[in-house]
Amino acid sequence: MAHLKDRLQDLYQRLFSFFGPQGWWPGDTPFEVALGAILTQNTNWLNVARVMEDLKAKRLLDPAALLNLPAHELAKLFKPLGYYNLKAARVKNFLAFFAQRFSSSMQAMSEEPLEKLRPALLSVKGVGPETADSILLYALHLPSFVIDAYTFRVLHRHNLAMDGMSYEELRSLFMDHLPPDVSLYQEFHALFVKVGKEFCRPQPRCPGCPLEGWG
DNA sequence: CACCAGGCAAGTA
DNA sequence: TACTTGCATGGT
Repeated sequence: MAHLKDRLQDLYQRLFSFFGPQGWWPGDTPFEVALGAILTQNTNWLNVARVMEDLKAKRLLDPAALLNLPAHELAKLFKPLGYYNLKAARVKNFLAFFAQRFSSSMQAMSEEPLEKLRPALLSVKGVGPETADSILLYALHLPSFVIDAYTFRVLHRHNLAMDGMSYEELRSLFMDHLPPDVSLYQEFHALFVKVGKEFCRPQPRCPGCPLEGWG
């Protein structure tokens, strides 16, 4: 059995060879990417994209504009996402934090060191580990590996993770064995989502999967 | 009709 | 500490 470092590299190579570069998480600005990270919690990305378009058309895709909007108005705009009351509150929490600590500047936020910024994000009610890491990695381009439901499923199905491992343990599994390379982290996570969506489905059986019989 | 979707926090024992 | 439950609409 090869060392974990080699297995992770092999896994990445396989996925990258099969699917190619993902160039993932579109969003015209870092702020949009951060907002999308909250809106997509347990929600299909297509619905998020639609809501983002709606916000853009209404000239509301802006920290101040969203913060000034009453919570119930925000909830109405978020209706297609599900959990709309919850998400309106969570977005407000993030926006208040963002304004207070960083004057609503993503640039200012990205200048904070990762070891301080991650706990700060996690202290915002409604921002958990996956959302925090998504903001850090995709909006701020800081090397924080994202673990999501797809990653979790692929890791377990291919015996790279033992049952009961926590989010933090899985994140460390990658960060302790890979160089802190933002592009690598982004592509790797995007490839987990890709293979998870297309082959490694919740209901087993993954015909044609590039990882068939791997691990 | 059943199940799934880039989670998180509060409550329970 | 480790489960369980509420949140909720839209796609397949």
